Amino acid sequence: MAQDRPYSALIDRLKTAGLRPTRQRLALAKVLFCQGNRHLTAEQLHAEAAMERVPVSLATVYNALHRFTGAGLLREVVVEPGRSYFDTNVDDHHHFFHEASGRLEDIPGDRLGLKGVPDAPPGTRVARVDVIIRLSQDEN
Amino acid sequence: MAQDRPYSALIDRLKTAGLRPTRQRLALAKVLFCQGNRHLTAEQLHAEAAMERVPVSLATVYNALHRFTGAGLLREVVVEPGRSYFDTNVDDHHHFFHEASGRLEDIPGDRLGLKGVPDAPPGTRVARVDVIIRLSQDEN
DNA sequence: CAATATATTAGAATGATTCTAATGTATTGT
DNA sequence: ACAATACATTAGAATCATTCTAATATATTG
Repeated sequence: MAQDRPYSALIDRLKTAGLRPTRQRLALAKVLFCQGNRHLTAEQLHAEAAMERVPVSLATVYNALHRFTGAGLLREVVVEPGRSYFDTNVDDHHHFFHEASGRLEDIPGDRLGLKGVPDAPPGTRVARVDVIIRLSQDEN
Repeated sequence: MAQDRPYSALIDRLKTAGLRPTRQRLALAKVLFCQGNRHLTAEQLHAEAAMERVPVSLATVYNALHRFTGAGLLREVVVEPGRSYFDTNVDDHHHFFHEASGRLEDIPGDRLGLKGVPDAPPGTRVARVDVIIRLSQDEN
């Protein structure tokens, strides 16, 4: 996990997705994909890239996030007005959202499911189903 | 439905919720609560109030939406980065979201449910569960 | 290695929302 | 009814995340 030097796996991953493996994208991909499943905002990713001593502009972070998402490497999750999270886990799954901290967390396993899902209205089809379990501090 | 003059029901509703029934709040409450279940953004509500010939500032619209939400008269729904919808239906229910048009729609009935809902992580409790069925145009 | 296509960037622009602080209106108590 | 008080409204400025622009740099192709 998280090998430091040989970026070849990441390079392949980007190339396969049709994305040019630039210095910036590799740095971002490393932060995103070499530490298990993550849920990051653009600002968080920007900050982490800066700490890795790879200066990447915020514009590039946004560009990369959107290209990665379009290529199926990321998934955008919206839980709060005003900011988007990007989830490195693109498998079918759902989320806990910690309202106090703003932290997003994968719900483990595939036990959680839906029943009685209605048909899509005429002329439409289901693109995706999001389930967000919003958590607050338990004051006990 | 949507009686035009006697605001007494609305006045009571606001008073019961601990909200002063001002001219502006009544106008907004009328738009919100006298036309069945609605899903409006702040800008949409502002525009509709303007059409009712009750000038209400945008700041007041935001204030009112947040106070109404805090009082349990509305529920905030977040489906898109950048803007919030306010739902006049505060009962337990879920939504279709039409990605093409940005329209939010209640899922009728109570057939839709969840199974295998996990326990809240230690120290937290479930505040709310949101299910959003995202719809795209069916190109057939 | 030149030509082309695609990325990166700083900074400006945008759009939704929140804040500020001055003014206006409802409520309470007498 | 009315003064005192508490709460609401407002215009406009401020903020924040995000997107755009158009100039420059880098990767890819032939």
